[in-house]
Amino acid sequence: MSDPARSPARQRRKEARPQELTAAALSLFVEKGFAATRLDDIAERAGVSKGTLYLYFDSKDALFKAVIQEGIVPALHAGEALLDEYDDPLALLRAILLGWWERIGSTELGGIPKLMMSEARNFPDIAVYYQQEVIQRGTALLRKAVARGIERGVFREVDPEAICSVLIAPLVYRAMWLHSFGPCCGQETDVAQYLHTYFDLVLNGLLAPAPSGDAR
Amino acid sequence: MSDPARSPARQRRKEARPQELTAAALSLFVEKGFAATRLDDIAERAGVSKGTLYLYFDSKDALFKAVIQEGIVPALHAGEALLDEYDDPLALLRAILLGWWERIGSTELGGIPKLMMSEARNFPDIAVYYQQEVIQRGTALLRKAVARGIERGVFREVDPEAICSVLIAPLVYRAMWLHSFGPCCGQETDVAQYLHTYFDLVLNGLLAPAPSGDAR
DNA sequence: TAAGTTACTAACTGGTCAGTCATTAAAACG
DNA sequence: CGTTTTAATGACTGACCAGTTAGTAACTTA
Repeated sequence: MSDPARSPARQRRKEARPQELTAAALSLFVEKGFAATRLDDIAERAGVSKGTLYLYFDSKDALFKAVIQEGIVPALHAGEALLDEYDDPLALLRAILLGWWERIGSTELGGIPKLMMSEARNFPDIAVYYQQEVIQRGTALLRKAVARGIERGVFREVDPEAICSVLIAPLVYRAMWLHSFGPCCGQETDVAQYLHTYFDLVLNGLLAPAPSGDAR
Repeated sequence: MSDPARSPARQRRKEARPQELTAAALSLFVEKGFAATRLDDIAERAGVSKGTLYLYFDSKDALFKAVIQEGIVPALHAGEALLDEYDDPLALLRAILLGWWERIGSTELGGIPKLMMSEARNFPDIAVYYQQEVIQRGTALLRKAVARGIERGVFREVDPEAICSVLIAPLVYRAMWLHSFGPCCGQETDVAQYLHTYFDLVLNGLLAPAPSGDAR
């Protein structure tokens, strides 16, 4: 009677489970939202039963918290390392923004901003954590790049704090789009074209007028 | 036994109910998300019982649809009227973007983009409607303003399609912020300062180099 | 003011889902 | 190989909530 093809032998893989569960949870939370996602569905996507999920996470809330923390923390260090890698402010700024798009915006992690924004008011403590550990730190990084550019006369004098939000908004907005309207509505314009136009606008908006006599 | 102060006399106000219910629903949907909002809470906020809600809307889904449609449609016409009011492309662009902020972004309606983005994949048909009737139409309006500017040599040559997303993103992003992290986390920078920096950046990025000999 | 109409209510129901627990079977060990 | 340990299961439960309905009270009309 038993059909091993239908119900494959249960596997014991204690190490890999949390990873697999948070990955499944991330994609479903981003797709449906926290409240509308059933734990049974998360477990099924991770290839386990709901009971197993409770071996690794205390509650649905705890799983949410883990999804946010695990997804974001590793991505932050990469960005902060860029400050020392690049000297030229313009190249640094491009590296930060493009790097964000390539490492986060265009990957599964790009759903986290949408998820976090949707659920911020249902999880105020996690929202505060995210705001401090992700947004503030990311903004600080950007601000240093902008400040360096202003310092050296490469960028015009602008309010560094406000400009950071304005700079990152089109990228985050685009990432959110991919996880919301993207799958429903007709295909958006080409990403490469979008990024090109974006840089074209903000860099033209930021760059100081060429010093007189500068060939380019 | 009855205490009229605790349970005020029931009122019969057929005309006003739908309005009041969609307004209550909008603010709760934006705050908690669709799935996490209870119809009892919406009814309570509107000062009626849940049964009354079902006199005016067939289902929770129907209420959601009404919230989106009622909130957005009126706001669109105002924007489209601007095309004829302004001739100067720069003034037109400012009027559109600032007008959006004042009529939508900074009001209760500013929660709709957050709500719609959060729920797009749970309501694909409404997402398509919103995309076509709101986003497409709004983008078309912006595009005309940009095209007019390029035509007359006031703006540089840029890809009109892509630039529209880039232009609107900081405003929508900011509106979403107000309805997500805003209430949880420390106050953001001043809105006026933000808008000023935003215009400073994008207009500098858009404007064509002053024709030689032009004093300003 | 009595009868009729309808906006509104509150208690109820059935389905859904987060969280639990007794049982099963895969590994580990002697 | 027999025993112990523990990862994993799936059936169960209690709370919650969308949607229903029988009944109530506010207006209308004669």
